[in-house]
Amino acid sequence: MQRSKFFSPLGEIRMLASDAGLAAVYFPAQAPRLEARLAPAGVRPGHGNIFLLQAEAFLACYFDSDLEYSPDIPLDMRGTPFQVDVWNALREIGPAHTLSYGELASRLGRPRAVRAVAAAIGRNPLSILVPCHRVVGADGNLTGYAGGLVAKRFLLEHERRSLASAPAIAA
Amino acid sequence: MQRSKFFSPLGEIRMLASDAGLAAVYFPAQAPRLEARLAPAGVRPGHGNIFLLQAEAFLACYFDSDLEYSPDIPLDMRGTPFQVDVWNALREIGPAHTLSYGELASRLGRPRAVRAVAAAIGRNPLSILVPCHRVVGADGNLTGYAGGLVAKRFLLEHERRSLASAPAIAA
DNA sequence: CGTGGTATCGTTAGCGCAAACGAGGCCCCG
DNA sequence: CGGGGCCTCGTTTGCGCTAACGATACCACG
Repeated sequence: MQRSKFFSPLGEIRMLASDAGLAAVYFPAQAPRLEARLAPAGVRPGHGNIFLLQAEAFLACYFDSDLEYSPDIPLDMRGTPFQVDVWNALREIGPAHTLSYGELASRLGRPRAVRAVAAAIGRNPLSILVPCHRVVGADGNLTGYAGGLVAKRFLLEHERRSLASAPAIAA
Repeated sequence: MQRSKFFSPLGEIRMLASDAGLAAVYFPAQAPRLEARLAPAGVRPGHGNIFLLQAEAFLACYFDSDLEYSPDIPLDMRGTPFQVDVWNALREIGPAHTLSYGELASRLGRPRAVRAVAAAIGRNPLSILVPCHRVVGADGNLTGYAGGLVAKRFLLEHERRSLASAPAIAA
């Protein structure tokens, strides 16, 4: 597992990549748990790792308000089958759109597995890339985020602002 | 856990000590298993650790044929209650004396737990200090040793030679 | 003597099972 | 509306059990 860092308006963001693809994008606070889970054998700095470079490029664009740039970075998603399903479903949510945990559960065909879905989201190793920040409570309240609620709010506002200031690019 | 090394006629010997006492004295070949068991949190070099210094002094004397010098180094024996019993029983065996696995089992009041005793001896973390090399097969054959049978034979011969060349010191 | 089979026992690894735990949501009651 | 109670379900954790494993020893064979 190779590591690199990226400096964003939200502070430091770390990344891990294996030989198979990008495995994690996370905030320093998540490091202990996440690294223990994904890289029990330890991490080493990865200078020219192609996946890390791609992720850095993506983050740079994202925070520079270019939300359309989404290169197909190979992901090395490490989780249970259920978790991988949930994470993939998250990727279907477009920028600035939000969904409730219950709606997401329904999309997955398990309308009552709401808390199970929430638990899986809580373990999303690929912050921002897998946009778990776009899932909110049924009443619209922001409920939880591994990087802190402040970060969650910032990301959603940032996406709204970005779309509003350059909505016609796609047209 | 702090570590240091000692160079003996048998090659490198490593040592580990905690704040409580000396925890391990072992050959490089045992390092992977032993360190994983005793120091899962990792080891760091220990410069002035008193227990390591005492152990170095002991080994220096031992290999210099002064078998009588046995300072009361505090030991941090990490094992199951049964293992600790076995290891303490080993310390009762004098230099150059030998005992069979069965005899040792009997001394412990469990005459039929022969293989259990052998297994416990096989996990002795304190080579030489806890003289597991003085336990041999019932027929006198050397059967096994974590540092290799060559080392076991050397240690017994060394003790015999040392006692023979200076037997009257105690008198 | 060598060989093979067997008894013996603490430890360990593996497995199955049950209970507890959430980044929720809904209903009901003040 | 605000709070308490309850439902739901994949995952995690802990526990108990069982089978396998030796740095053996002994006996019965050939």
